Amino acid sequence: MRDIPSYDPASLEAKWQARWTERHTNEPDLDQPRRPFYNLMMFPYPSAEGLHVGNMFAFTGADIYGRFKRLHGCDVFEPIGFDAFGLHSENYALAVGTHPAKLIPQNIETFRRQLRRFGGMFDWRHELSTTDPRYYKWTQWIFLQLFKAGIAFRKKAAVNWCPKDMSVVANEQVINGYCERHPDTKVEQRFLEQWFFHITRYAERLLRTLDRLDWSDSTRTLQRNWIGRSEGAELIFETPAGAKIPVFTTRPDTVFGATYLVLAPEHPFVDQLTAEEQRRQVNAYRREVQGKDLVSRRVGDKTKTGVFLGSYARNPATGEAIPIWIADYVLMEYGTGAIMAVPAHDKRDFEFATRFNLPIREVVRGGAGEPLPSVTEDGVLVNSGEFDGLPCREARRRIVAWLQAKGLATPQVQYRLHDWCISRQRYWGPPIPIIHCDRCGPVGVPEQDLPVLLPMIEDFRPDASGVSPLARHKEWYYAKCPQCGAQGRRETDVSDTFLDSAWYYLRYPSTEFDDRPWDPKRSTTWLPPTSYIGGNEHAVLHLLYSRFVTMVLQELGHVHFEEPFPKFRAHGLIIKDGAKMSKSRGNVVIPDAYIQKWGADTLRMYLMFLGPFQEGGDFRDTTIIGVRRFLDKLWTAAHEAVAADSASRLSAEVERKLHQTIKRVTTDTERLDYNTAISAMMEYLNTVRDEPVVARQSLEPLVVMLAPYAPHLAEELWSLFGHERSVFTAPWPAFDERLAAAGDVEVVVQVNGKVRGRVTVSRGASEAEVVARAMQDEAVRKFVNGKSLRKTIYVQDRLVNFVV
RNA sequence: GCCGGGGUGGCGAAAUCGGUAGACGCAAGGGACUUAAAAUCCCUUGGGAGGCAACUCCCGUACAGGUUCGAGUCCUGUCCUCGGCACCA
Repeated sequence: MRDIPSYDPASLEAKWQARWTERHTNEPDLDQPRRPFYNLMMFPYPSAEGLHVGNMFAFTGADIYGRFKRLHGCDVFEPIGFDAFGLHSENYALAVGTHPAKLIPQNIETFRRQLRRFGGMFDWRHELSTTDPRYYKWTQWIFLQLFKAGIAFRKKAAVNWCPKDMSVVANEQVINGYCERHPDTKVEQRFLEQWFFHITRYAERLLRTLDRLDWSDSTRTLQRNWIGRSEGAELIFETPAGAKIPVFTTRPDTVFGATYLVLAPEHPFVDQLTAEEQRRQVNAYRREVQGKDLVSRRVGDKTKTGVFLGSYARNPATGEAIPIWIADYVLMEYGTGAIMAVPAHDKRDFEFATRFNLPIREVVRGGAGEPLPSVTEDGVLVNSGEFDGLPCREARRRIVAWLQAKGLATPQVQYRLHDWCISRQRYWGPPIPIIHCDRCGPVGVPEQDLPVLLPMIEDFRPDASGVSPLARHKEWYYAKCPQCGAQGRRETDVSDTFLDSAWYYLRYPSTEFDDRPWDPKRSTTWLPPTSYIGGNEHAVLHLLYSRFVTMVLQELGHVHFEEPFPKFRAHGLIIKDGAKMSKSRGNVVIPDAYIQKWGADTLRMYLMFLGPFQEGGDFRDTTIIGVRRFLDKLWTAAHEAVAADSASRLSAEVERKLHQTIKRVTTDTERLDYNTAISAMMEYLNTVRDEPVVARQSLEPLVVMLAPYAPHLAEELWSLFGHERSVFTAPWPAFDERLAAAGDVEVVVQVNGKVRGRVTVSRGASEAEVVARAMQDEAVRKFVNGKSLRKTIYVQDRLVNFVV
């Protein structure tokens, strides 16, 4: 055997990456594509630590899919960009004492280098960064469209304030009362004027169209729960003075058991409902609650507190006067900010009633004497007048109808979803393009004046005032009112990063245009993205915000589709030593050293082989060697085949295995089952290598199938086989179902369901033939012998089972 | 508490429709090559029992039941685990 050069990924990968750039291999014709395929993956936040293997896992999985589609003849557009605004970047910049405007470009440069090096099929002509004025000009433009449409609005609201970030954070960024970004910092309650997007107006639509999307069920369920639709009724409780207190309940069937009312302490009715002799206590309690943060109020397992207002309201069902209380377990932001308490059938009301000695009346009886508070749904009503004996569901309908006739009830739907607070009192974000005028109020910056540039200020540190650092930049701060020309003040809040990322996918195909956010023709050709792959950690926020923004843009006539991501797949998470990778844990794995040691192709395949792509797994570098061995063996086999130059035909066995392998790799790759696709290719190579001579024809299709996974090696071997053009111009190998199924099969012979023998027959053999052959088997006869055959079960090409 | 996902060898995992459990890979053990090591190649490897042997038998997919000729897969209950939501009325 002649000398075979050794497989040297470092030089080979650099060579092919350079060629792809020179030859514009990864740059589809955006204007005249034959079969456009927009392969989108979630763009990274360019952290200072660089790309870690978790990112690379996600990008590789998405890249494989794009390359796979490319081999199927699609014009694949696979762009990449950077989500570089936001608290994360800014806090890091503060920590190291460098301006983010200096830091971010460095980080991006590192990411670019890493992204090229792992072999992503990116179209670098269309790279974008959210911090680029050419980009955020249009983020601001989108804000203005929403402002004009009345979907962006200002309101004073109790907001979550993180003392560490010194900024408002969204409800979504509060984890169990603590700041998402500072797990040891409690979030406080503050009342501030904020910009909100009216996403709740779209709750029903966001929920409804969810069913039509090609998304995994788990992702859809997360969104559905987040939107949190509850069906119920609004009931009216009247006071003797004539005040009508609306409450929302999902269990109107239990209204006969409502023995008191509870309002949120901030409820606007509290003042008028408070009796003189209770006023001092009530005010004291309200002050106490306000001092608390929004969060500790929401921790569910503490003892209940509350105060009696000294007044009563009439239960619309019983006509009884029931006491009105305030308590912080009732939240102003949900429902009407008031509840009817049914202590017999609600755990929280039960706790409260027990603590304050309020009456508990059972109105639903389930099975055998369940302890209170039972929340049974399948019981029947008791102590409920004419409705006694009715099952809950029916009672619910009838009671609502009965009260509705009296004007005391309305069927209603409530959502858990809150309006999206997009204001951030920070520096590192796109300024909200508004000028406040004493006469005209908040006025949008005229579109021709966009972008409102984020001024370069050295002192961008936030302070506790609740006002963005931008307010300190006086020349920037003062601006003329676009409407009346008077002296006005710029809005100093910047917008949430989730707004940047809500629309980035719209920009990619049109990055070269500065006079429009996206080009209509490009958009109709390429949008919405054909496939979107990303992390499930964004299943709720990013995907929901993006869907919302897209729906609004569609309504306003700016895009031609309603849903941004018709097909979405979530990948799993790469963990290290059983824990999520994080800087604080010190278990972040950077791919560079592994790429250097093993090659990008090996690392790509290892990441895809360590577990199911959609589940993720633990990064353990000891097993990388297995993938590298596979590539080494292929390298050697390919060189041997070329050296031997044998035109030998494939053996029947190799041919059959080849067609089986093509079939498996094709279906598995399409389903993102990359780990099993790789094992199929390994099996195939094992089969090929068992032959006395390795035929080149047996390897060519393997090289094409491998190309999405190990693109550099595939290119090299493809050219070794004498092809001049890129392997990505080759057609995906076809399989022949007949050949895949050719040959003999082993049929299992069972007696009473236990395997007792095997017979080899040609595929498709008749039942009679298989049974006859099976009956000749020694072991089988031993078990059947002397007993009467009650039944024979036959499964074509698989098994025969004798029941005796 | 509510809603999802999951529990299979020493390890990562496979197993279209209910039809040979453990493919593929790692690790481990044995052997070949080598002065030696690395690399490479070959063999063994779920547990147990029996046999000189080609082999044979029993057990085995978290646990307890059930349906079925046949269950990792379906049903009921229990335990554990991961993720999401959570005074949401």
